[in-house]
Amino acid sequence: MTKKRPRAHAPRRPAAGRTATIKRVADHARVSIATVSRAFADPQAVSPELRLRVEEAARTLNYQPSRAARALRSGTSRAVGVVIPDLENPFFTAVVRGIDIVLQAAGYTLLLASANEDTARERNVLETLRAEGVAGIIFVPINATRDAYRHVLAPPLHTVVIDRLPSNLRADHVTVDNVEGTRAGVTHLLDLGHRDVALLSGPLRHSTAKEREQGYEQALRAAGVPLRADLVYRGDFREGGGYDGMRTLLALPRRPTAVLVANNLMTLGAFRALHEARVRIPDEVALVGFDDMPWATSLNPPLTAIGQPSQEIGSAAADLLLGRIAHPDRTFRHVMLETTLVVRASSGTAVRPPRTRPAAGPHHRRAPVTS
Amino acid sequence: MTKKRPRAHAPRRPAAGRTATIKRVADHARVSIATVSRAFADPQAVSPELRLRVEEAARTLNYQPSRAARALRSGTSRAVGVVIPDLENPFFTAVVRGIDIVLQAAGYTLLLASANEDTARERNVLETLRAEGVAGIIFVPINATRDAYRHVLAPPLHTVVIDRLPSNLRADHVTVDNVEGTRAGVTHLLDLGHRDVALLSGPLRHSTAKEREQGYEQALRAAGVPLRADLVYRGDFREGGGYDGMRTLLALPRRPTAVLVANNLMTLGAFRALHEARVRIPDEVALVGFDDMPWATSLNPPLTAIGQPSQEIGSAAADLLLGRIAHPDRTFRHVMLETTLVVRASSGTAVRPPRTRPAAGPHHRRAPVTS
DNA sequence: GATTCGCGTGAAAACGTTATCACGCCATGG
DNA sequence: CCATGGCGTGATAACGTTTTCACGCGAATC
Repeated sequence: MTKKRPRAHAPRRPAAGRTATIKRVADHARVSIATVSRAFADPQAVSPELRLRVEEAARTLNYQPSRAARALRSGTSRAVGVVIPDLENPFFTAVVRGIDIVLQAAGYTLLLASANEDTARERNVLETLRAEGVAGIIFVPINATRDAYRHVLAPPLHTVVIDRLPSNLRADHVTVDNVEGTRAGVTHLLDLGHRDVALLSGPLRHSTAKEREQGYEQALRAAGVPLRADLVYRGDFREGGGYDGMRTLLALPRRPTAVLVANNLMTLGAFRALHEARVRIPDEVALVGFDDMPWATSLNPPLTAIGQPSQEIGSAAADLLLGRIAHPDRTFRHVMLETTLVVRASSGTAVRPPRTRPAAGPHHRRAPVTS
Repeated sequence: MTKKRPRAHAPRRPAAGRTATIKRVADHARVSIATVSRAFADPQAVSPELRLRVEEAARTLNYQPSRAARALRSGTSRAVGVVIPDLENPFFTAVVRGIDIVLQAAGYTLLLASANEDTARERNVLETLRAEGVAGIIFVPINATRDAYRHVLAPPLHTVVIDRLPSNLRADHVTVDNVEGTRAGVTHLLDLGHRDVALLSGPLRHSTAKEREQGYEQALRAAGVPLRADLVYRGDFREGGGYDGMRTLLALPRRPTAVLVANNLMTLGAFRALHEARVRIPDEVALVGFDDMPWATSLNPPLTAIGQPSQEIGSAAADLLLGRIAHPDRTFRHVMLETTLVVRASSGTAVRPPRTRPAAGPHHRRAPVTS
């Protein structure tokens, strides 16, 4: 069971004829491996002369530090996990693109996972990412309560939340001003003379749905238009929900003359329902959709939309995460971005410029607010 | 420079109050770490009694093997890189979804990167994935020649190519039957009585564009309709290309009465151009698009489309990759999937069932062909 | 009844890093 | 002049696995 003399083991070839290890660089530069490591991690800690030798050796040998070894030893990897509810919703993919750009530039790798709108799957995926040893996670939560995410918040892992914010969750997060966006959209319809303005909303457990309803109510109140409960339909934020909702509205004894749809997929469903019923847009029903999408101009008529700076939402989230990795103890930040009303034909001929803020130029970002 | 006595080093806490290491499991089960490792890697190599003890210990300690250590030691990780040209093209995201599902089930992690249709970026991204030590790469190449990808093919890395196949590239790959798909689409238009059928195609360096043109020509030839060179427009497979192409076609002295658009984004552009010019679809111009998209039914009129089994393309690719990881030396395989013509209003009232193969049921996949 | 074989197990090397400690050196201060 | 301190460098432990080798043991073989 015990024995004395040392053994000679057959070393396994590493991954392949792969490139240099830190040791080969060290030999080539005639320094120790510690110096090589330092030359990369903290360049000014090593004398200029040696640093140069190391850099050159690394270049000629085409040295790429092993991420696995680095992760194993330091316990942290340069990878960031991104979890979205649905890969096929273009809003989310645009957000991911924004994240990707920032992360790429910072030398991080992006691990993407889709939860497919499934709570169990989301949990599973978050666990995997954590086991994978990512440096942080950016995600769009499905659930509305913090409890579902307690395990994600465990210290070594940094978290940034996008779009929907679970109640009581303390974390950096990025949202858009849903209240103001919707208010602007509804006000636009009111300005065009509509009085029976309906709202196709989503599940109230989503903060976005709640906020968009608030914006809707604010706009009506400000215009002195009484709220009609039957004009608010709550769908599921999916295509079918928009379809069903629009059909319900069309069947009302007093049909709305304008509808604001609170989500991009539902907008598609609403369009389908209107076309099917041969209702003319915008003459019989004017339409405004939340979320500007690539296909908005190809719809017939082109869609008036409340655009979110999707890509910028992603970049902001990535910035937030990188900032927190650098300063783990700073207070949580909440970045809120503005929406932009893009007026096209589906809301009717614009008789005057929309009553939102004057075109704000390229800057949408509001000053960060510490929550 | 040299010294004799051993040193006591302060051990760094690993990633955090993280869970058990293999050592703790071993202690708890009163076996060696080797046995624990074996109990997972090759269960039948360890006696049932010990295996049970190990399994129980792992469960109570909530043991998750460190991926980093595993990757470092074995030189291969359970991660797969996926590279697509554009994150915001729903065709690609649907493919990714298919990949994701298979990979997830097999316990692999998906590293997604978008090349943003940029060759340099693509190269960069592939390098990163290789450095990351992924077990394999599934990708939709931007370039048409093998040379651009020679570095990816280096042995330890397995590659599966999707959609477009660079010439001379020897690798597993998955495509759809573009020739047959287009042929069916054009034939459908011919069956409806059209004779001036145009094609909005893409860059010929893409194998997909070439094949779709072939299908177009085959259909015309089969119907005895002479080819008109001015009816084939080659765009860039982006929205703008479809818009420009359609405008060009509309400006022809002898305008086509039907158009097949060879790509989803170009279809959106074509719709926009038609709406702008107030051309009635399908009365003045009938339309068929390659690629069925979620929004196809929301267009006005709903789009007749040549659908690709996008998600299935992804699963097939993932299957291929897993197969190759298991059997590195098997011959390369080429899986070709069928398309499905979905007739909607944009091609005009279907006076008779389309002349494609009879509805094939849920099975699209053709028997794999070794290339 | 001695040899061979196979099987299950444990000890320990190795993977490629990072981070700690110790050491030699030179400058500084008493 | 000697003690103190800082700085640059090298040697090396440690991270948590996988995998090789050796060993003990019981069964099969001659």
